[in-house]
Amino acid sequence: MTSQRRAAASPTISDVARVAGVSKATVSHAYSGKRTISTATKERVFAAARDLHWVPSSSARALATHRANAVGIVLARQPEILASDTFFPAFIAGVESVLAEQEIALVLQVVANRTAEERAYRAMEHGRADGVIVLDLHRDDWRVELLTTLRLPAVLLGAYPHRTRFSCVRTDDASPVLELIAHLRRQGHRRIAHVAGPLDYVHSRARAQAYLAGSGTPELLREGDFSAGSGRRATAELLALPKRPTAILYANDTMAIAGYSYARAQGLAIPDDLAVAGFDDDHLSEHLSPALTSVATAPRRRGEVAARRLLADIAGEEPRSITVDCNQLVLRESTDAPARTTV
Amino acid sequence: MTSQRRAAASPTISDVARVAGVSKATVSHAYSGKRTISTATKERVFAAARDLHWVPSSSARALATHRANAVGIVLARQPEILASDTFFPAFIAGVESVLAEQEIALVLQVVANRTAEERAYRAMEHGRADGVIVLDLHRDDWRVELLTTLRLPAVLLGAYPHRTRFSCVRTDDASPVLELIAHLRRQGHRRIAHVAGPLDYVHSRARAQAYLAGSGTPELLREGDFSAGSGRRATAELLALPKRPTAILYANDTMAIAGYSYARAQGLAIPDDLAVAGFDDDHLSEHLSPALTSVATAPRRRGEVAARRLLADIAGEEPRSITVDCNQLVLRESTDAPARTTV
DNA sequence: CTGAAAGCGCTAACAC
DNA sequence: GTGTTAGCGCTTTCAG
Repeated sequence: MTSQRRAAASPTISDVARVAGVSKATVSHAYSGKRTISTATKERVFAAARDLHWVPSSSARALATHRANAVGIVLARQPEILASDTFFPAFIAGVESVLAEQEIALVLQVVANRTAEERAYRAMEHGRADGVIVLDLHRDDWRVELLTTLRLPAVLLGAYPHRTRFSCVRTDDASPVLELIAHLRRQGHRRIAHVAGPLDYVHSRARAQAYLAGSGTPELLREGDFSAGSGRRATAELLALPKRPTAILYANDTMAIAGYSYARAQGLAIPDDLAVAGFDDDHLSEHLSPALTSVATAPRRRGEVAARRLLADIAGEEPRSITVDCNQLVLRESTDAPARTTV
Repeated sequence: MTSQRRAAASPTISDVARVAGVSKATVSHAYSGKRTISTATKERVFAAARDLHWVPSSSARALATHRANAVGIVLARQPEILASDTFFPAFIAGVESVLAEQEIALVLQVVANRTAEERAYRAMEHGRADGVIVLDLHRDDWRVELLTTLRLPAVLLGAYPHRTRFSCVRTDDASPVLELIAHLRRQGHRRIAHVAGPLDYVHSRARAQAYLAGSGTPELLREGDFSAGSGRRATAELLALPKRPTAILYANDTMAIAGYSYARAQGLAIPDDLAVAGFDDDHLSEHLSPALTSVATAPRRRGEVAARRLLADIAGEEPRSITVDCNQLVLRESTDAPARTTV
C-alpha cells in the first residue's frame, strides 16, 4: 500500500539515493559538485535519477539554500499598456537568453496598485526570487527606497538620478536625439517638435531634455503616454498651430506611426511636407512606406546586460553601473527631404 | 549575539508568533482562514506581522503545501521571434490580470532545445508551478504527451486535434477568414492569395484551411513565419506571378504591413491595385494609412480565459474545453475598393 | 570518499 | 479557540 503511493508520487532525492544505494548527501553532492564523488557512484546516481525521472524539487532546494533560482520583475503597468509595448517582449527575450543558460526562471508579477507592488517585492525577497530588475524607473522612485530596506539585489534599468547602491544599466538617450536634430537642421528644418513620453520617467525626460538642448523650442514640446492615441492627439495639436512644425520627433515608434498617418490623412506628404522620426525602431518601422527614421535601442541586448549584471550582484559582486552603448540613429525615408521654406 | 543575528535576518513565522504571544499554528491560520481565530488574537497577529514586515516565505510554504502559487509558461521560441510578437505581451497581460487577484506569480522559462524544454516542464511540476499554459500548439505536439505523464494541470491554447485530458482554449479562426473572402469576392476579387504562418501550428493551419475552403486557389498559398521579412518575401513572390493576385490575406499584421509596404514600393496602390488584410489587429493597424483590415483576436481576453481555466483545473475541477468567441473581422480601408478587372 | 542527522520556514494532523 | 509536533525534500555541517 505504502509502496504503491510511493510509486505514484513524485520521486524524491531519497528514492534516488535508495535506488543508487547511496545516501541523500551523496546524491546532492553528485549534482552540486561541492564534494568529490567517485565516478563510479556518480554514474549510479545519475542512472538512478534518469530512470526515476527525478528533478530536484525547486521549493525544497530554495528552502534549504535560501536561493530561489529565479529572478523577478514586478510590473505596475496597466495591462493595456503592457499589451501594446514593443520594448517589453524584446527585453524579456534578452533576459531569458541569459537566465536560460543557468536554468534560472523569470518570475513575473503584474500588480494593480502600490500596496500590491510592495507586497510583491517583499514576496520576491521571501523566497520567490533572488533579485529583481526594476523597469520604468521614475525620477524619485519609491521602489528604490523600498528595495534599499530589503536584502534583495536589484538592477535598475535607466540612469537613476540619485545616489544608490544598486547597479544601473544606463543608455545614452541624448546623443541620438541631438544627432537627429542636427541632421534635420542641416536639411533646413527650424521648427522641430517633440512628442515625449510621460516626463516623470527618467528615459522620457532624458529624451525631452536632449530635445530642448538641441532645438530649444519648448512651445513645440508635447507630453504623450507612448500610446498610438496620444501620438495622434499630440500631432493634431501641433499641426493645428499657426506656425506648424516641419518636423516631429516622437519618443517611440508607436506614437510616430500614429502621428504620421494622421498627418497624411490631413493631406501632408511625408517627408516632403513633414519630416517624422520615432524612437525604439520597432520591427515594422523599416517596412513602412515611407520607412520610419528611428533610434534602435537594442532592448534585447539591454535585457541580456541587465540579467548578467543581476546575476553578478546575486553572486555577491559589488553593484556597479554599466552604460550600454546601444542607441543608434537609423535614418530612413521619413526624414529624407529638405525642409520646404514655406510651411 | 544571537538576537542580533535574528534581527538582521528575515523575520519568520516564529518571530511573529513570539511577538504576538501565540503559536506558529495560530499565525498560519490567521492568514489562511482555515480555522476560526478570535478577532482579538487575529489583530495581535496582524499587528506583529506588520511591525516585523513579515511576508510568508513562498518556498517554505510551497514545500509544506505542495503548491507553488505560481503558474508556468515554457517558451521554445527563438528570442528574436518572441521579441517581435505582438500576441505574447497582450496574452501575458490577460493572464496576469487574473493571477494578480490571487497573488499567484507567473513563471516564464525560455528554452533553446527539446531537452531543456522537457527539463523545464519537469521543473515546473517539481515545485516551480502548479500548472502550465501551453502556447504555439503543434498538430502532434510531443509536449502534450509529456504532460500526460506528469501530474501537472495544463491548459492548451488552441484546438488540439487529438483526444486529450487537458483543457483547451479554442477560437474559431475559420469564420473570419471565410467572411473576409466573401467580402472580397463581393468586390469582384477572384485571385485571392494567402500568406500563412508555419503550417505545423494548429492555428496557422486552421486559417490556411479556411482560406483553401473559401477561395480554393492552392497555387496562391505561401507559408511564412510571421516575421516581417517573410511577409515581404512571400509578397514579392506573389506579385511576380504571371497572373498576380488582386488581394492578399496574411496570417498576421506584421507580415501584412511588410507586404503592403513592399507592394506600394512597387508602385501599386492599396487598396485600388491590391487589397490587403492581416490577422491579429495590432494596435498600429488602425493608425496606418490606409488603415489595415484585420481580425481582432482579443489575445488579452484569451489570456484571462486560459488563466481562469487553469486555476480551475488546479483547484481540482474537471478539465474542459472552452471556445472563446473573440475573433472579429475589422474591415478598414486596405480592402475598401472594388477589384480592378484588369490586373 | 561517504553517511547520519540537523535544520530551512512553513502547514496540517492531532491534541486539548 | 489554541498549542504541539511531525513532516515537506532538499542542503550542509559533523563524523568517520
